[in-house]
Amino acid sequence: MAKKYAPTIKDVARAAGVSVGTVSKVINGIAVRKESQRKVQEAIEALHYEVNTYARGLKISKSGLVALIVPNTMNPFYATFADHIEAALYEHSLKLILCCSDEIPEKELEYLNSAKQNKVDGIIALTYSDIGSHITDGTPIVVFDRFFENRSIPRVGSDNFTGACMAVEKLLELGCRHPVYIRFHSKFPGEADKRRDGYLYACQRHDLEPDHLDMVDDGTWREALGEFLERHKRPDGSLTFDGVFAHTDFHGYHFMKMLTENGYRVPEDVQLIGFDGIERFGTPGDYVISTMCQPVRQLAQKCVEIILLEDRSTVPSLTLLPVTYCYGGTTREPGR
Amino acid sequence: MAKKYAPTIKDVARAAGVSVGTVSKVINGIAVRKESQRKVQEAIEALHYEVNTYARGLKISKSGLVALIVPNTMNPFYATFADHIEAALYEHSLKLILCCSDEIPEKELEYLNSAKQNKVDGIIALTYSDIGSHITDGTPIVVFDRFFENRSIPRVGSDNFTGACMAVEKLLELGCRHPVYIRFHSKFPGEADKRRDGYLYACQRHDLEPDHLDMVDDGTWREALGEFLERHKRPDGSLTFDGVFAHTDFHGYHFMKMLTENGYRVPEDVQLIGFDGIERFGTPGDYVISTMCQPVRQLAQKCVEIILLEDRSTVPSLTLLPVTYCYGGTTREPGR
DNA sequence: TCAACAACTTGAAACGTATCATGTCGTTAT
DNA sequence: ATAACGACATGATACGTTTCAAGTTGTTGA
Repeated sequence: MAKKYAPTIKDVARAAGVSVGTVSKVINGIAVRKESQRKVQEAIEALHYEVNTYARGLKISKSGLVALIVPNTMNPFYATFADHIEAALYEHSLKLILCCSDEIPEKELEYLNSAKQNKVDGIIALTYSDIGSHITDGTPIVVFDRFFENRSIPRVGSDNFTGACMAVEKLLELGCRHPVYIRFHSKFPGEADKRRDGYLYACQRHDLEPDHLDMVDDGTWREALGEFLERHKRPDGSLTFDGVFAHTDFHGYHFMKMLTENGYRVPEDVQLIGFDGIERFGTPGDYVISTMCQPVRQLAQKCVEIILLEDRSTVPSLTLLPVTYCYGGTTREPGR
Repeated sequence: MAKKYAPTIKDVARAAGVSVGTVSKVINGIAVRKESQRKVQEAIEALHYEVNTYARGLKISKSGLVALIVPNTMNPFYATFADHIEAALYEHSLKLILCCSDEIPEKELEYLNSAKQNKVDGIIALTYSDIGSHITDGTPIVVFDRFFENRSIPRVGSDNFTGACMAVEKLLELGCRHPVYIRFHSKFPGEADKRRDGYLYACQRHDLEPDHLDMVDDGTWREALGEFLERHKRPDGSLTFDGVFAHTDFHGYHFMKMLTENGYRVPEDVQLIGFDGIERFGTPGDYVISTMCQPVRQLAQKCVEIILLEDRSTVPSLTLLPVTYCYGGTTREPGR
């Protein structure tokens, strides 16, 4: 137990009888003489040498770290995204610094700065404020599911517009005549706003009267949902709508609960499609409600891919991936 | 845009007309003359100076990083734990490196090593293999919800034994006469095994015949659950048990679903209490099933606290926090 | 045999910080 | 007036790498 200090590259060089430069080459996989290679390898083994990340970082100013800024990891969508980001980084021997901003702009900025200070090799941001203007140095950054004023920052997200259209058309295909839309109005404008555009477009295309609830992200959505339900009850108790496209699985689930608590059957009386693709307990394929599923894994991979791109001039400014309809019990499926 | 290189402590010293040592002192909050303090402060502002983490890390070999090794963040329990760890670290200006091991021992070890290589200030581990023997250097480590052979490694977890007792007694209190236990037999022995001991103890204490299913963690638990149900059906279709204590909310939820699909009503025919305290969509207080709720937040704080302890000799070897019963719809609550 | 050349090795010079022995200055006590 | 002392400033040094110009081999062809 005498070895208190970790061995350095010098110790290895001495033990192997070569120079530090040669050892450095072996470590970094640069060609050296077979003989030297072997001796160095042995010395490394014998001394249990491990490179000092800080000395290396000081020289090459790369850290092998990537920062991910998300609101939290309680929300299953963010948690899943974080998991896939981690997995994708692992493939490239990169480590993930997880930053939970709680949607607080000051915290988002703080994390951005400490990421820069930690000389991260990249930043993946899912923020609620526009931190785009604070990217001054050349740190690669990619924004997920949001967009900033500074349009030179690459964005990655799902094709919300098409997804919303698909949701409406799926409802129609499954026999709905009056699909409504439960919208969640985020504090920060983002890609997800396109879901409304998609709903409206689909309505127009199929000669439907658009009918949507605008919920505000301030904790009152539950009451708004209740009022919406009351407003759509006929005198005989039946509903004026028979299909729901929900802005997220979260809101969809709660509306479903409200419907069943009020005696309406889902999917018999009302069919419901959400958005996101939240899985129960994170179990693959076990969707909480029928949903337009975001390809979270592919989205995460895309983000990492863009961060890693050598030639920054070939970085696409916008990458949209398609969503897919997934059955989750709130729609009438033939054969189920 | 000529400033390509970040300013160093030397640049600041020159600009402020003092020595580098003085600047260093100002940065680290060591007393200097008021006048110098001001000048340095101004120079830092003017140059937008930020300390270089790597140069500092090289000197003091501290990183401000803490590694968390968990199987994944898809599972809401882990995701919640990770979130609280992150929050607790944030309070101490520490950053979190998130490592998802997928329960693969090799990956766990790999992450452990890269954590050491990154000179993390601490490691919080929720692993499936005993990595205890690989902690060679002095890196502070704490193990959550597991125990290793090397008993000198501090452990933090919930009081599973008492929690299980409480679950059984709650079921009895709510009118159950025959509570059974659905056990999930983990591949790796851990604190959670104490839940069975608690169940058995409670049975003994209340003169009940213990009756539990031993599920193996190999993907066959669903069938095992089905067989268990069949085995407990009386000729008239009623069940021989009227209460279930489930090893986790996950298994409890799926058993509940199986029960209702078979025409049994929960909680009218069978009451069910799980373990963990999984919240629907991560919404505080919205439990998926009635459950013995682990104090995840406090557990996370405890882990961070232990990591940060200066005097390693005062580190408690075992810290057990109490769980609390939380209503989640699968029990008969007076007044609900 | 020797020049030319490729292939590899070498060791010193950074990278940006914290630290510490030394130096400086102003204040107090005698 | 001088010694003694405290308070702070200074700048060289070390931390462990990578890199690069310069040096050392060994191999080839004539």
